[in-house]
Amino acid sequence: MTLRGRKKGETVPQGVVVRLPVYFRYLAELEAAGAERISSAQLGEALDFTAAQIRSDLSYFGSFGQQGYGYNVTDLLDQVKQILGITRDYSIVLVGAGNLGKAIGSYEWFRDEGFQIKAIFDIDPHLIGNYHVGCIIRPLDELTAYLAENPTDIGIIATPKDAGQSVCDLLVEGGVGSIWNFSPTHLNVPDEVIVEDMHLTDSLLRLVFRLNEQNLGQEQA
Amino acid sequence: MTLRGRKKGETVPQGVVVRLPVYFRYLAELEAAGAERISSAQLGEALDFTAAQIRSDLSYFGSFGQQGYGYNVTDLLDQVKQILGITRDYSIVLVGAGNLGKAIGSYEWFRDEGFQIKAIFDIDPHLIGNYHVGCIIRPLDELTAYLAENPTDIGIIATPKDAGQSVCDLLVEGGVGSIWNFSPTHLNVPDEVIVEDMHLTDSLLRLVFRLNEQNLGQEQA
DNA sequence: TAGATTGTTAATCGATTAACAATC
DNA sequence: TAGATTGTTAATCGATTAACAATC
Repeated sequence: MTLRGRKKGETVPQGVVVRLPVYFRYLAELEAAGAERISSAQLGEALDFTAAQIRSDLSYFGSFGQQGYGYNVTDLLDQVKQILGITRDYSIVLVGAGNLGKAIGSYEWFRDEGFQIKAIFDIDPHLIGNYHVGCIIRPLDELTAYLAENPTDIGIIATPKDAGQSVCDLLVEGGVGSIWNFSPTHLNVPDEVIVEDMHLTDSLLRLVFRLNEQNLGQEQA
Repeated sequence: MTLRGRKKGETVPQGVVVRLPVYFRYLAELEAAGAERISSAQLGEALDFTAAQIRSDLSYFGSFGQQGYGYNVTDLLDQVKQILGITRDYSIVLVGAGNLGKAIGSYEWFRDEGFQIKAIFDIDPHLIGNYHVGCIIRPLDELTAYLAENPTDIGIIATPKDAGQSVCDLLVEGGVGSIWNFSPTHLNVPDEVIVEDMHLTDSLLRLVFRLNEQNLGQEQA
């Protein structure tokens, strides 16, 4: 990946990382709908961002637009795919084959975009041996041996809270460099390991906080 | 809720809203483990925040600590519950009873904390009429009539992308003030409606971006 | 060409951090 | 009391926005 616009070593702000997938999603929708061009103003209107922010975000990675025209939808989509890194496949292990784990594993979009769940692990004897999305569910005991044989990009933790950290440790020791964490606990990992949290409980609590904040405002008015 | 520390009308920064549920989660763990007191430095150490940030965040809502001592775990947990608003029950409808919808509905924690799924809707004739977590799955046609009879705090959208906006419109027209959105699309709503997005795809893409960003750094080194 | 829109700079805004007086 | 730690202020840092020259 060439980083035309970005100086070497300059880190990308967190906000940009959050917005890039949003751009990707909407550009994919636009392309599917047959749209040819889009301006930063139109993008901003559709996604509730300012046009300046979108141009500023994109300029971290290069110059993808044309004055007086805007952006070509297909070109920009390709660029964003490049930037995000969804140009190759990723190998994944899923730990935890309960309701949530199974739902994650069944998500078609992942498979379509090259995210391949290669193995599933659980501790529940009732689940072990069953098949899910083409994978046999294996005992957690075998995780370490599996990782030694099969280099893995991403580990998904879909276990209850109590098991989160110990499963995380097994994954990290096994050389997995990034963790997608659905277990509702804070994971401690070495600096070089990436953790992306997907805390359903936190999200619902943010919603409730804002709901009350709003009602409070209305009471005072 | 009294807002001792916060001036009227002052809005709470987004970062604080993100961190409050993290504090809640960890304090609940501490209390379950029998811990009596905790300092901002210890909290920061455990959760990878600075002590100053934690004290600053809490001071938006009041003074809950004691110089030379820190915070009493139970007291602070109660205060955070108050702040978040999880002191009453919330009524919920769930739209979409596929894998993800069912997994969300089955999450025990929600029920324990007073989040009550009162009704489930779907369009799939194979699902309609089935029971899930004690609710019969109803046809989406009946959503509007249901909402007219049953005031609802939160609507969960666990449909595919294409149905997201139309289901959202039905919920908003039915008077639902907040939407927990799992469908991978940006929802347009009136200003007063709260949307909390839970985009699995976005989260995975953030992870992949950071994975590549890191690898890039290593190549250059 | 005239109109439109980019990429970028400078100005603004807001959030985080460091430091410390207050005090348990 | 002496030691510890809060709550808050001022300083720093970083992100967003507004504006505009460049140019398609």
